[in-house]
Amino acid sequence: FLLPPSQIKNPIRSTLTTNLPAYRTPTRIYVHTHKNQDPRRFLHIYTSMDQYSSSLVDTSLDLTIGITRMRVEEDSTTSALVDELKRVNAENKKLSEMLTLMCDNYNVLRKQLMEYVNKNNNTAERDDQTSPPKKRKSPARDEAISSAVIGGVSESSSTDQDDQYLCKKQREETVVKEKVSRVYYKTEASDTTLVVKDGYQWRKYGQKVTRDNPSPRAYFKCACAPSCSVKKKVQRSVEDQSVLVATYEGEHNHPMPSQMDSNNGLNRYVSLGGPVAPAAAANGSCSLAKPVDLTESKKVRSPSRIEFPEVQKLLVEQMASSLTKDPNFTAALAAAVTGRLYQQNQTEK
DNA sequence: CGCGTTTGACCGGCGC
DNA sequence: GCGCCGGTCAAACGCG
Ligand SMILES: [Zn+2]
Repeated sequence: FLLPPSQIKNPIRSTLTTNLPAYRTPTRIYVHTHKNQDPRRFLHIYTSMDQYSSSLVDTSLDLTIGITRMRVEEDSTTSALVDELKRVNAENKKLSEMLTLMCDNYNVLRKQLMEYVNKNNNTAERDDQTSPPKKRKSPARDEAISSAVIGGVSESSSTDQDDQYLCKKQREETVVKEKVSRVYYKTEASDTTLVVKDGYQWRKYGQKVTRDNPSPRAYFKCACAPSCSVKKKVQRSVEDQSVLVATYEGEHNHPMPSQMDSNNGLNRYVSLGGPVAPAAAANGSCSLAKPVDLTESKKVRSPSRIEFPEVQKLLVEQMASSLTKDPNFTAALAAAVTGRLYQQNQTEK
């Protein structure tokens, strides 16, 4: 009964996929049996948007309901279950749309709140060593519910050409355009490691040679992938091979990891309470690479951001739990799993 | 043995 | 339709 994931994944993916409009890749629902447990009793459902997100929702499902009964009746109820699957699929799609809309609205509100708080509480103990106030002064008009934020021009951290390029592909979908920023790091041209120490943990998922640059480009995702979908690309500059160009895409929704490799275990952040100032102010003891401001025309974003609570994850979990409490959904899922496994067993024999 | 990296396959968009 | 190209996937690899 315990099939490898490559055999389980495809049938489920073919039956239980939904297109999430905010992302290019569809939302897949991975199902596999829990280790050391009766597979008829517990299944784990993983909804993921990419290959590293499979721990986003970990909900133990009690699927004891009617497994044997469905075995008996599976021929007579196949069409009904297919219809049910379609209905659940459509419902899942609608829920995904609602969820993304809610997250977008939340992000907009959060940004406004942060600007408001920063303006009022302007003690500014945030000393990022790039303290010259290149942070664009927010006009802080509180009626800024204007859709300019949705248009993605709220915080221009990239060059003007890039902004034009980004605005070109705007569709009417209510998608908050994730910001793209470029940071330049100085390294030795000799090392080919193509990593920059920016305080966050990254997972490499690709490397390509590009057209007009002899050095390859490396693709990274944030290590805490399900909750944070920040990506970055690192490539050497064409002009100066000793400069690493890191292109960040999105913003972290979590604080920086402890970043001090020397003392491990102790002194770890318990940061669910207040805002953490993640940037190490002392230059001497800072092990992070400092971004380089190349010219006066290029703006460099300081690598410190403020984390925000993982409301998106919470929403997804709530959605998943409400979904798994639906007996229709569980019944349809159980039917799909057992039917596919039955087919698999038949074809293997 | 587990997990992160490597690396060729794969995919969609775009220009012709 | 075809080929190019940037981006992603995922099986294999390899290191601790
Ligand atoms: Zn992150």
